[in-house]
Amino acid sequence: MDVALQGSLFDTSLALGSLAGIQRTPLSHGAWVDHLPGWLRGASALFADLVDGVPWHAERRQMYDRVVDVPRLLCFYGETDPLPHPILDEARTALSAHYHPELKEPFRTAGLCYYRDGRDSVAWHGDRIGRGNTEDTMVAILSVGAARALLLRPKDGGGPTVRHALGHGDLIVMGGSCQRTWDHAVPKTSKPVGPRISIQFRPRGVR
DNA sequence: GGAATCCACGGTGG
DNA sequence: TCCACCGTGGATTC
Repeated sequence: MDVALQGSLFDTSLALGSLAGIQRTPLSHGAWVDHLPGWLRGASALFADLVDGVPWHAERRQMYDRVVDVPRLLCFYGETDPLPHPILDEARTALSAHYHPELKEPFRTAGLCYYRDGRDSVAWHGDRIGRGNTEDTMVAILSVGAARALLLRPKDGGGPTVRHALGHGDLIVMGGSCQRTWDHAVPKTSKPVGPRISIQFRPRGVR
C-alpha cells in the first residue's frame, strides 16, 4: 500500500510520492521541462538536516577588477561520495528508473546549492558538461525550503522567458536539448524570501 | 519609483 | 591555445 494513502497520520513523514503526475512542458528546439510539485513530503525535515549536515562552501570569484562572493553556498557530491541524506539516495534511484531509457545512464552526481535569501541567485547559464560537448544531458532538481522562481529562455533569443515557481518539495527536470539550447537562472528578488536548498542530480560531474 | 531587463566588463579553467 | 563562462552595477524601459 502506498504510504500516501495511509492518511494524515503520516503527513509529515519524509517520503517521496509517485512520479506519475509529472507535467511536461515542451519548449522550442527540442527542449522540455518536467514539473512535479510536492514530490517530497515532509521536506522540512530534509531541509533542516541539510542546513546542518552539509559542509557548505562559500566561494569567491574574480570578476573583472574585483573578487566577489558567489551568491549562494555550494557543495558537490561526486559519483563515489556518499550523499548527505538517505532520502537523496532514494530520489536518485527513483529518478534514474523513471527516466530510463531516455536517460541513457543513471543519475550519479549531486550538486547542492543553498540560497540563503533573496540576495542569493544564479545567473543565466546552461549546464554544460565539459568544453565543446554537444551531447544533451538531463538534470533533475529537487527543491526544498522557500519558493523561488526558475526562469528559462532560449539562448538564441527567439522566444519568451518561461517561469516556474519552485516550491517546497518540488521536482523539476530539464531534458532534451534544454542545457544546450536554453539558459536558466534563479534571479535575485527584493521580496522577503526565506532560505532554499536545491539538489541537482546529473549523470556526471559539473563542479 | 520600484521592478524587470539588458549590457559591458575581463581573468580563468577546461 | 583560445574562448565561453560568470556576477555586478549602471542604464533603460516600463
